[in-house]
Amino acid sequence: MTNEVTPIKVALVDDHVLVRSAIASLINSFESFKVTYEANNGREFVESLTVGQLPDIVILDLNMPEMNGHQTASWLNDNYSEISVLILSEYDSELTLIRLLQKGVKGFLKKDAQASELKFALQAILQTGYFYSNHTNGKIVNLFRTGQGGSVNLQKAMLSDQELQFLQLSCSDRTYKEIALLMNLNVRTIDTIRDQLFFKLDAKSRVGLVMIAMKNGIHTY
Amino acid sequence: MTNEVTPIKVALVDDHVLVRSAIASLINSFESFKVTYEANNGREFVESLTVGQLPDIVILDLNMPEMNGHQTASWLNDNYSEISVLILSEYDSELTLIRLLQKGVKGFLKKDAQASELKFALQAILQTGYFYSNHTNGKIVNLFRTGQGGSVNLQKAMLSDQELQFLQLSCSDRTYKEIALLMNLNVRTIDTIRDQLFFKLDAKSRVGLVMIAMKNGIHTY
DNA sequence: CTTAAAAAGCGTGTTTTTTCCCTGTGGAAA
DNA sequence: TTTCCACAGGGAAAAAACACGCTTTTTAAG
Repeated sequence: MTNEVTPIKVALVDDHVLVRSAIASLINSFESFKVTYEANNGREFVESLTVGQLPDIVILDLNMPEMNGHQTASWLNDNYSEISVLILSEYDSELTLIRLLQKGVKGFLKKDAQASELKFALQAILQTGYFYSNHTNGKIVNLFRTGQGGSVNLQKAMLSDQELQFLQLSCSDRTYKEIALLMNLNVRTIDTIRDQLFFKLDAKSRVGLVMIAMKNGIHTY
Repeated sequence: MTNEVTPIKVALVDDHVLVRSAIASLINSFESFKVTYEANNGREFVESLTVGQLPDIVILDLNMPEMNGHQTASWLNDNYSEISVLILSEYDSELTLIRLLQKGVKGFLKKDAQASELKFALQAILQTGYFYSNHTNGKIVNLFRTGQGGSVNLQKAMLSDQELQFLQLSCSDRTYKEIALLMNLNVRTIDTIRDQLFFKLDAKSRVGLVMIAMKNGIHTY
C-alpha cells in the first residue's frame, strides 16, 4: 500500500482552468494523492519544476497553447523520465497514440471518464507502470492491442507526418489540388495518401476522414 | 449582496462524472454558492427534484443520454420556470442557440472557460437575469447580437428541423442521394437545403458543414 | 377572404471535385 | 536480386457544387 505520510504528488497541466481546478480538488479528495503543480500549458509547467519537489505523475492535456502535450511529453521523456505521464484529453488519441507511446507516455484517459477511472488509472500507473483505457476503437489501436506483428505493423499502423499533415489540411474547404500545392506534391500522390488513410482509418470518404480527424483534435482552429 | 446564511442552490446535470464532480467542488468553493443536486442526465435530475428544496440555478450539459439538455431545458421551462438554466457545454451552441433561448435558457458557457467566468456567469444570471459569453462567433450569433431585424431575421438565422436533420445526416459517408432517400426528399431539394446552409453557416463545402456540425456537437456517435 | 410575396420542392443541365481503376518509375531495404 | 513503397500518370465513373427556371405550399398583408 502507499505511504500515507508522503502522498503521491500529482501535477496537472491543462489550459481549461475550469476543468483543471475541478480535477485538482477531485484528486486531492483521493486518499494518498495530492496535487502539487498546476499549470496552464507545458512551458509554464516546465519552468515551474523544482528539483527535490518533482511530481510522481504528470497529467497532461494534448491541446494547449505555447507547448502542447506532445512537446511536453517529449521534454519530460528526455529530462525527467522517472516522472510518469498520463494523457487526459478531450479527444480520442488514437491517431497519435503510438507517437505518444514512443515518448514514454504511461496512460490515456478521456475527459468524459468516470471519477473512479481516474483514480484507477493513477493507481495502475504506480503499480503496473501503465494504464490503457479500453474505450478506444479503430484499426490502429486494435492492431496494437492484439499485438499483430511486432514493430513492422506498428509502423504501418502509425500515421506518418505526411498523413497527419494531409489530415489536418483536409479539415477545410480546400480541394485536393490546393492541398497538393501546399504540400508540394502531385495531386496523384494525394490520391495515394488519401486511399492509404481510408484503409488505416476505416473511412470511405473525405467527410469520414475529417470526422475522425476532429474527434482526435487534429484540426487547427 | 447575497445572503450568507442561505447560499444559492446550484444543480449540476452532466454525464461526464469526472468533470461534474470536479465542477461541483469548484462551485462549493465559491462564497455563497452550494451544489445541492448532482445528476448524470435530465431524467435522473427531474426525478430527484424535491419541492421545497428546488435549486436556484441548474447547470446543464447538452449531450446526455436518456434526456438531453434541450429536453431538460424544455421541461424546466414548462414546470419550474422560476429555476434559471445555464448551459455548460463541451461544444459551441450556436446552431441551436435560438432554440435554447426560446426554452428560457439564461446563459451559455463552454467547458474550456476560466473558473472566474463560471462564477461571473452564475452571479450575472442572479443579478441581471442572463449571461451570454462573448466567445461565440458565426453569422447566427452576430445577427442575434447586432439585433439586425427583430423576429424575421431570427427565423432566418435559426436552423429549421430539416436543416438540423440534414446536417446530422451529412456527418457520415452517405451521399446526398442516400440522404435524400432518408429524408423522403428529392436530391434537388437537398441541393437547396445544402446551399441554404452554406449561406447561413458561412461554409463552402460539405466538409465545411460537417466541421461546423461537429464543433456544435450535432453529430450522432 | 383575397392576393401578393416568400418559401419549399423539384426538374434539366453543366462544371468541378472526388473517388477509383490500373500502370510505371526510382530508391531503399531485405 | 527482389521486394517494398513513395510518388506519379491516364482515364473514367460517381458525387458534389452550381445555374436557372418552374410549380406548389405557406405566410403575411390588405
